[in-house]
Amino acid sequence: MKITFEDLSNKLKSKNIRLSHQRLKVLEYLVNNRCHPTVDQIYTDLHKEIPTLSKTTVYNTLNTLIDADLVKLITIDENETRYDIDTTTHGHFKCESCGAIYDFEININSMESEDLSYFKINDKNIYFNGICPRCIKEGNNMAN
Amino acid sequence: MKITFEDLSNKLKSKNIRLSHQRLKVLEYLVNNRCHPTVDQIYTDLHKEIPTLSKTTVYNTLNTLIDADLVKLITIDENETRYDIDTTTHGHFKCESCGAIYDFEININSMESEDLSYFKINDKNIYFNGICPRCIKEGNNMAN
DNA sequence: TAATTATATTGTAATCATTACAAAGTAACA
DNA sequence: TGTTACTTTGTAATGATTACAATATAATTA
Repeated sequence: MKITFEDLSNKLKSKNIRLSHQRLKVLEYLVNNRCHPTVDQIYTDLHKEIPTLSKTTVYNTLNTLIDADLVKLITIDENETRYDIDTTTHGHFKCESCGAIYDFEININSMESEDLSYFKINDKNIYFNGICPRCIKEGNNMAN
Repeated sequence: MKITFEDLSNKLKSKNIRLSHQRLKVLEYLVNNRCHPTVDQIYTDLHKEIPTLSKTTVYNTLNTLIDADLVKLITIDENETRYDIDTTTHGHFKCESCGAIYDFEININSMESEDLSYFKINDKNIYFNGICPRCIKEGNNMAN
């Protein structure tokens, strides 16, 4: 049940968000690049295709998409805001050695806490850090 | 088993980190103010006591304490890095209405994921968002 | 299709958090 | 007490994000 680009443009329409060229391109980029890119990565790559693209537009577009619940913001580490087209609840693992971010499935319902009985929970975020299998294999276990 | 200021200065000693006046004050502040303060809050409050205190020192000190595993960094929302003297694994809940951050207990062992079988996990972070009981009571459910 | 209106994009400048750096100060130790 | 190494401080630099006004574009109406 992977979300497609068409699903997303229909969602935009239904939310009365104009389907501008830039917005569609940013959406398309996020669908095709599920590595949780930063603004800079998105801007640098799309700039090759759209030479007039401004970084402000990338910020504006991402904020619009976040407001519309089409994109989720990830703050797994300071100083690098990332964006995820997958808005379903799942965990993120960041490798301290190579910096890659992995998605992982986790049973959210098992994560109840009595301390939150009277809280209204809107969103759950799970971030793990450590060393990924590839870096373990290559012996890159020391890196920061 | 609440950690005390004495425990912490002993830990500093054992890690060969000098017990400067500023460092002890920042540590003391974190022990006494478990609201997960920002650099700005720490600086503003301590500046009243220590007029010569520099914000750079607060940053330096916090980074030193983090490297020594005495303090944990919290990135629950963009643009506001927070610091926690409680380094045991626990969850954080941020109220979208009043901005308060609550700690909650959660069974970390129940949070296993097959996807991470071959990963080395060093740290687990759990952040929830929503509305806290006080704001629900007062009807502040709409705020951002 | 052409004209109108509202919204989006762009580039520049402003803001804010964090870090770099060098001079001055302080703690630890001989 | 003197020496050495480390810490603090203030200023300047960096980098991410936002504000803003001019221009361009999409949607709508005639």
